[in-house]
Amino acid sequence: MSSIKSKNSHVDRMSKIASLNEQEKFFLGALHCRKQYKKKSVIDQQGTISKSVYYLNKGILSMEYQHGSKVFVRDFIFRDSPALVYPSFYLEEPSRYSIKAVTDCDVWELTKENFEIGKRKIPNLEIIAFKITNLFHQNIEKRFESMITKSAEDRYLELVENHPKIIQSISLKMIASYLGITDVALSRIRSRLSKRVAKNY
Amino acid sequence: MSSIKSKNSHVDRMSKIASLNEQEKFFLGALHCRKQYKKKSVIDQQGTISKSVYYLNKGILSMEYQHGSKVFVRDFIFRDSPALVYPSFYLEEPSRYSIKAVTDCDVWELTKENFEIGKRKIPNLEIIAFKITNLFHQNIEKRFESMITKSAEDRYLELVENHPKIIQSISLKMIASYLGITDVALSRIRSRLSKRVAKNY
DNA sequence: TATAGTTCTTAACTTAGGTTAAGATAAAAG
DNA sequence: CTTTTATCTTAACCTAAGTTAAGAACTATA
Repeated sequence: MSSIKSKNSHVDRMSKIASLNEQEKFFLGALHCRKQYKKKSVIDQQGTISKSVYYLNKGILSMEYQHGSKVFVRDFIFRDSPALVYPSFYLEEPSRYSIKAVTDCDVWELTKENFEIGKRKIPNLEIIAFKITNLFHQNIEKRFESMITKSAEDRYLELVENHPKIIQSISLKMIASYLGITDVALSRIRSRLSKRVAKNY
Repeated sequence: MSSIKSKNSHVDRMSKIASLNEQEKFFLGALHCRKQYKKKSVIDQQGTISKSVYYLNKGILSMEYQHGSKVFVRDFIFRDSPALVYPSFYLEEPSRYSIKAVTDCDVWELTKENFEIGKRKIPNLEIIAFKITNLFHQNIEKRFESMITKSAEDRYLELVENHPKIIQSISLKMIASYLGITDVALSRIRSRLSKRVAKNY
């Protein structure tokens, strides 16, 4: 029984947003299917219509957009978080960004068709979707705010504080892209910081 | 009759998003009330719960956030556009930003109570709200994208191209803040651009 | 195992933009 | 009408970050 629970942690998480009864939980769990993605694989392609939402069980995902020949990291998604190409998934219009696996990933996938089936059977599912949507909006709002109010160094420190393990699993180049600077600039920031720490000893 | 139509252009605009019948249009129009705001007045205060949405009939609004002692312009809202403090209005949580009148403004206000009444009588109102919400998200997504992919000069040119009249009605300082740079830097960009134009003659 | 491709660091140079300050208009307030 | 305040420009100086390049360390693959 406990193994089923741990297997369906995404359902429990959703139920915390807007409570579901046991039947609904079971039904929602059955609508999801588990998928594995190898590092660097593209899960959702920019410019296409997003057909699924994901719940990240293990690993790290990235949201990226291509602009000419350059690729920019719009955000990282860490474990136990939903990955949604918004608003492409809802409006069925081409998405502004891709979703890629930064590390090997393990996700729960909910297709658009299953989402529609779920909505008919589980009234609270719409509320859950709406709240997740709002979280996404708050996320980019915060990101935009820190972009114009903080220096690259402060943004880096903020990121490392929130996700200390990031340095082990994400390349410097991708972190730099996330911060809106070049890899050279981030390397400089890192050495500047370590020198500053060394001074205090 | 035509005067009524022009008076209710906001209702017609909404009906274009998800069509409403004449009865619904009339009802929706009656739920709005017209308001005038003097230049520099604060319509919605950062940190409070947003109680209304607005439709801007005339003038220019700004979305701003205060960060310590500094104020940052998050966006401008031009005529014939909705102004929504999202997600504060829906979730009834403190808002991340204020809405202010950059010039004298003329708006249609729809209070939260009237919005709830409207939802019960006009099924499509929820769809309209959802689509407007999505437009808001796309807007910040674009803004974020141009922030990390373009230079301040390109962002300035982009803004002026989309809103040529902006220079007459919005102060250099506010435009600079919108672009994420100082007023001195924008003044420099302007003189650089005018010298470049002069060279071509 | 050797070779080629990444990843990261460091240095040198350049440029955009921040900071401060001073002067010129223009607008608001007395 | 005068004084004060806000707006804008320009200059001087400084720093953060872009660009290019070269070398080290690690990975992947033939």
